[in-house]
Amino acid sequence: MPEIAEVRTVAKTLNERISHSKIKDIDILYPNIIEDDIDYFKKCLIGKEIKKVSNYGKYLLFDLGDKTLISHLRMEGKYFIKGEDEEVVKHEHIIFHLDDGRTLRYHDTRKFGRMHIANTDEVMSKELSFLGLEIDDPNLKAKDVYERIHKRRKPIKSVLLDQTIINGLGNIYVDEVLFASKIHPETLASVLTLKDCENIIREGSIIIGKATEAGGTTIRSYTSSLGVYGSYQNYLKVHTKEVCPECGSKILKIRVGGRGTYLCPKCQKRQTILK
DNA sequence: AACAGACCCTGAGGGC
DNA sequence: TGCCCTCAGGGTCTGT
Repeated sequence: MPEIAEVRTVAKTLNERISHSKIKDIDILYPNIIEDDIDYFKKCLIGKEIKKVSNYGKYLLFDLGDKTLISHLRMEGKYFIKGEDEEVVKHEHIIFHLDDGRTLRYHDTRKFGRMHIANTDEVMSKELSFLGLEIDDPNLKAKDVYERIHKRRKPIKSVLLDQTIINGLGNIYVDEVLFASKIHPETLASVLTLKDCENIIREGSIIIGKATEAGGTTIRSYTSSLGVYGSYQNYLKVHTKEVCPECGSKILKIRVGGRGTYLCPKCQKRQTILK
């Protein structure tokens, strides 16, 4: 599943390849992906120049001037750039025809992804204002995170997946961050100390930094987009692993809040008592 | 308010 | 070979 490192990679690649192209026409083959009225959606995009492609957390932002296309890839959404005359393949649901003979194609095997139009000046102030800060944002303070989570009687794993606390972490990187921070994923968020929050932010920033540099992670549930293959799967320490790289213990796979979760039972002790 | 569970989807993989 | 069943999971919505 694309998480922040993957979405940053997609945004960067799209920005390099399609910014300054103009949208000539749009084919919508599976309308449920689009949350707006289809005619309104088309009206907002056709004839507009894609000025810039960026991201905020897991959300891709296509800047079209007064309007912005906000696209969430969810589980398996991908973008591809192809020639106008290339055959439409299975799972390509939205085709953006560009004015230079290319097409931008939204591909989504499971049709979980969503996109909609927003006013550009309201993207951060309104549309996405419910999101927490990104983990490597210098304005993200351990104290603020601590204050937001210390009353939550839910496993820290579930709380870190809550995008309103920290924005951009998904199942893979939460497992990695908790392993690096030596925190058991089932530890109740309310038990964690300020120091734990500092560790989560520090380790998380390092992991997301390295993962972004590697172009993200390519595993079964998230393969290449735009022909770009990330390589962070080679650096994963617990997620999908069998043996702990630190102590050699067998990695446990459990379910936390309905999510498949990997941990080292020796390196990540469950904390139950307030420190 | 906070949490639990259903829902949206399809392909992969296991059992028979 | 092929059918049926289960599982994967981010975010949103509804119910408790």
